[in-house]
Amino acid sequence: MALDYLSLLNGSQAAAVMQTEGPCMIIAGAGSGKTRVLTYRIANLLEKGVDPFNILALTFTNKAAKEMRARVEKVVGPAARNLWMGTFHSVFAKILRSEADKIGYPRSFTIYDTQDSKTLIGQIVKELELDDKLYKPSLVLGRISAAKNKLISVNQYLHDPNIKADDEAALRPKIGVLYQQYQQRCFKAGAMDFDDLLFNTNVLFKEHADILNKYQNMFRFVMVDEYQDTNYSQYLITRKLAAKERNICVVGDDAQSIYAFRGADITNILNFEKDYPELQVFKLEQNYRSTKNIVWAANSVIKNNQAQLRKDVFSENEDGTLIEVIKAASDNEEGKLVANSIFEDKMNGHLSYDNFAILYRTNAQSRAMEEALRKLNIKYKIVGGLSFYQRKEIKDLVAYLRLTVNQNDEQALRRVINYPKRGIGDTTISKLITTAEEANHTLWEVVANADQFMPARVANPVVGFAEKIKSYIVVAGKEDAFEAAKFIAKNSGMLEELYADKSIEGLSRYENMQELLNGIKEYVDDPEREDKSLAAFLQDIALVTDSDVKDAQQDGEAVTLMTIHSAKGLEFRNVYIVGMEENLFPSQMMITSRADLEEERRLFYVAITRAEKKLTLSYATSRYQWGNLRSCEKSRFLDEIDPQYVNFKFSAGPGEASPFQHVFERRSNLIPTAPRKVQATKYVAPADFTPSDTSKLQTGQRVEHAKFGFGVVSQLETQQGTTKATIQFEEVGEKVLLLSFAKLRVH
DNA sequence: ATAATTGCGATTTTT
DNA sequence: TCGCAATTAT
Repeated sequence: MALDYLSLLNGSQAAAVMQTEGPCMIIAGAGSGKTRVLTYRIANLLEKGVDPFNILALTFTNKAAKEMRARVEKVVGPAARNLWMGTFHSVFAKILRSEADKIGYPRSFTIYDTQDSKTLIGQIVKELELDDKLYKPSLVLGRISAAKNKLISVNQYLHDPNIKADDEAALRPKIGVLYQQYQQRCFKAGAMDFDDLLFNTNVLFKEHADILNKYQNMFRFVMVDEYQDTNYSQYLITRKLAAKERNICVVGDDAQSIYAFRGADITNILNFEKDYPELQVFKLEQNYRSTKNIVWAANSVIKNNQAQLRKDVFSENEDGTLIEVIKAASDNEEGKLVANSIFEDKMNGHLSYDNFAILYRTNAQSRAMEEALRKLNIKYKIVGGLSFYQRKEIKDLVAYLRLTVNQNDEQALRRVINYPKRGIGDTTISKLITTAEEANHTLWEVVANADQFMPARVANPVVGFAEKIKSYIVVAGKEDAFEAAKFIAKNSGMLEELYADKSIEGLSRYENMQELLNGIKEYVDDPEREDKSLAAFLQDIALVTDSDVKDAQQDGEAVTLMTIHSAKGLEFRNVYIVGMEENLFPSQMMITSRADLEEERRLFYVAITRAEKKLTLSYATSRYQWGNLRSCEKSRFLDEIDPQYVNFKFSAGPGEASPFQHVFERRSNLIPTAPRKVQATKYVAPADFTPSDTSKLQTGQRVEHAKFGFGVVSQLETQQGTTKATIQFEEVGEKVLLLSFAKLRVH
């Protein structure tokens, strides 16, 4: 049964769907049915008899990929499952997993997340004895990442006079060396970071024409969503893949390009035509999401940008209500006013809380909002923040799993070699590393044979650890990911250790671990899943982000709180954009250059266009930042909205709020926190303090300690030659001290 | 070797 | 203000 596209789509949408051959660019305004077009375009291809294995659809987030696959499946049925659809990172990680050996990596390579990368850089900086104030891991990683996104290899980096001049001007001449060391260490560890996945795909295609050819034949139709967010590395991959058949279709909106800081290059979309002169361009300009007022307001804002493709987004929906602007005296009042407004709108409109979203520029702003929502008993959920996979306990188990798959994974090894505690300290670990460096062995070789490099006394626990890992390798070779992980969690002692911790946090850590195991179970129980190995599972979760996880656990109806960046692609009936203040939005760091300011404005554009029916903007004239109060000015962006679409509202009460209002509020709203521990007046030891001989110490004796002051010995206990003394100090209470260390003066 | 304490720096955004 | 790293105490 042929689909009747003309009845399902508007003119330009249908035209874009019908154009299946040759290069094609779809400029899709916000809310213009972009996903709909992509979905039907794929359906159309399949209907024409194209094999789903020949279609590659790249998205920016896992969520977008999942959503699109589901929608295609609704239209064409189970054939959708065979489409190549995913993020750049996940698709090419998968390809690299079968081709890695061609470029010298093991097929079982692991993926370093940002934290692993930063830790490694920190370690290298230390080893090279560079100034860690100057070479901050995040800064160095940023430089390296930018280089990789532009496909600048270590050698090119080291020899490029411009880069050299830049780094020297920034007083950081060693960045190139750090890049070199970092790559070397990653390579030795059999690890790739996020950028390597794309960089190495380029290397693979460049050095192996046969492999490129294989994938060119495979991916006869290439589609790229959110094309405005691609970087050079991604651009080149798609260009190469499409070079043969030239069936490439990119979809994007230059007005929504908000990832330049991560290497996204807006010129990819602006100059797309240069690569494909025969390009067909389609513009989707009708917005189906928002009211006229919202669309007009958004247009009036984006008009202020210079660099853009011409398009006129319009809406045929109702005019809708005007955009409200709330002025508050403080960040807390802002939260209160927003929460009140949500409560009122919910009641008046008989809406549910998931119709509402609060968007902000920085995560730190969520705090005031959360407090206000809690006070009104409004349920909320936060997207972003620390992801499930970034929690300590999860990273610990994952590190064991990673090490089981790839013993050279240095970061994983360092993480768990002494967790749970097995008596391997920093000195031993340093020694293992230097031994590996000097003898030109991998760290794992040294660990597995530690008894050959150091005295048995220190080597024993290390060898014991290696034996444990070896047994895990055997289990992982026989069992699926779930059975292996369960065995490892138990055998490593992690499960036991977490179970023993009965504190509230400990309980949640234990639950998280169970949750991870459940997740793995689900993974292997998926009947579609072909590869149920631990390695496959690890590959998958390395590329999962918080928003993907959070979304899966639908916690009923709740207001959504998130940054504007994570709101991209989403829509809500009522949207609040908070913190509309100069130096916050636009961010202080972005107002120096025109390009940056334009990106910030696009971010505002994205935020506005998330709203369907009602948009509310708010700002505060003062705000707590790093614990102290700052006064704020309203954002320039507020003045860029054509005033005919705006309705200004001010804070409750007549006239200006008292400048001290927030102070009183703070007071009166103080949640009864646990009383602060009374800080004892600091005891200062007399200058002539000399410890006495404590070998004949008795219970009941009065002693003096250099730091804790005076106290009375209440208990003495000797075990294996060491004596522990329990002392009741006057100022600081009970302390248990080891006599061999404690400096005590007997009185 | 490990626990506890202090001090410092951070707040742009994330695959 | 908060969380993490380095330092210090045991």
